Amino acid sequence: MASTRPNILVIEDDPPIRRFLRASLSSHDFDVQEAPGGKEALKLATQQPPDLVILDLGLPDVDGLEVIRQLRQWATMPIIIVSARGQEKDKVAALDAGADDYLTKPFGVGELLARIRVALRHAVTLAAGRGESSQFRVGQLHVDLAARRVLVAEAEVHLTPIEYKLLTTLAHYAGKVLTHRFLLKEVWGPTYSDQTHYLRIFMANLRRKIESDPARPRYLLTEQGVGYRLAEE
Amino acid sequence: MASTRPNILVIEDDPPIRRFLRASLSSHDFDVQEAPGGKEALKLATQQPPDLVILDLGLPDVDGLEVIRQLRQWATMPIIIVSARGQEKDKVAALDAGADDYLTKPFGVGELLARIRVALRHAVTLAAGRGESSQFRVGQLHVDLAARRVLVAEAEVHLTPIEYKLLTTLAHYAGKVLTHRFLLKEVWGPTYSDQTHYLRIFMANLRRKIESDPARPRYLLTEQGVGYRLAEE
DNA sequence: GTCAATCTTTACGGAATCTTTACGCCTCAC
DNA sequence: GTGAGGCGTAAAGATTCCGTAAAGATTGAC
Repeated sequence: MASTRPNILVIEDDPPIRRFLRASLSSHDFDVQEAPGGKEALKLATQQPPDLVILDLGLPDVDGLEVIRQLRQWATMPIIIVSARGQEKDKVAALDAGADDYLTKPFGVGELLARIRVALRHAVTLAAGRGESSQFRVGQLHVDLAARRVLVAEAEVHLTPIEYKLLTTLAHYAGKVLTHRFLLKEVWGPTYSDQTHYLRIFMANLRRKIESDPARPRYLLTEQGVGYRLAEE
Repeated sequence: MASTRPNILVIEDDPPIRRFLRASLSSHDFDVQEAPGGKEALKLATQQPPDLVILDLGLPDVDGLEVIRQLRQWATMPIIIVSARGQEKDKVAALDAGADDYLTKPFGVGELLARIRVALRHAVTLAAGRGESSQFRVGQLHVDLAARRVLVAEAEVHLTPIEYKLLTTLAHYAGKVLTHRFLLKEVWGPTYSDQTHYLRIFMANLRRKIESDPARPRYLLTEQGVGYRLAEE
């Protein structure tokens, strides 16, 4: 699909293994970015989002699971874990945090490449629709998913966790109407599906913080009897 | 997204393992279908396509790789391989044939479940990406079913829930005449089958919003004594 | 243990929508 | 011609849905 070579970000602190991965990937038609630690990796990923991430869980600076969660705040590209720890609970934790695959060292290059092909196969099909980015903009409203910040007219606005989740869920489907039920499931969890008054209250809170005239909203729009919608350009 | 429990097809010839998988999956909110061989499996899969397939490569009747290829001829649901053979070339062959994951026996149930969750996660995202070309057009009228929006001459028109349901029902059968009874059942529910005056009122409302000359409708056409019809190109 | 921030619960006025009622027009059979 | 049935339109009444405020409960930080 992509006319250029797929770009892979390798997050690995051990220099020999990093070199080895770079060599293996480069010779199989991939572009490679490298990061020795989680901090650099997250920065790199926002600056130039890769098509796939290979992540060693045993990083010196940040917990590997935390790197997964940070990336998943805004990105959907495949994440393949490469780890010395082969305990089942480690695998389950990583996969549930948002990783797509988990290889235990030592592993063969052939298998890694095959699993990369599988992951990219998935990614191509779904990336076709949405050109994802770590930012969302509409009018004066600016949501930075990677930094977890919300700006209105260049001024930062503080949101509570639920307010933030609600706004980002709407932003993820910007322009589309999301039903009450769906929003409640997504933000509060499946057991809250019929607590529609929660939505009314938190939408009011969000509007007070984001809209210049909360009574006549420009971004957070109501679809009576159905749900809510975030305006897009 | 799916309101019912995900359905998993287990293809495994060894009865104890099959029983074990059934028990593990059933107790974790999955519906399970079983097949002891490739032939039955392929037949079952066409009759009642599962949401995910767990496949043992060492089947007595058909080669496991062949089962993958057969399924991939028409289906895209995730396939997770479960095999006693852990050779790298086996894994690569299966993954490249179209499998999505490969576990080597013995494996933990926790890991299998986690990898199932990953695979289903992908499947949901994929489905969401595909279903975005759901639009209807005729003349100046444009209905965007995904965003739940209606445009007339590029300008958005606000519709109430019932108006919208009525319009989309007509659009779904564009060009065909729908009887009063059918529309009432579809939009209001089966108990309203003889409230034909509702239809007159809401058709008038719709025309006022959509037609440039409501008295001489171009899109929402009346079929005297029968019902209504939405014009198509 | 206290305090601050957030989430949950309760209550109510107003707006949007649906339902009901009413009336005029047209067509067609007799 | 005329009266009945089907249709379109208007407007008032009833109901549901939404926005807002504020008090109570919970959580986490120090």
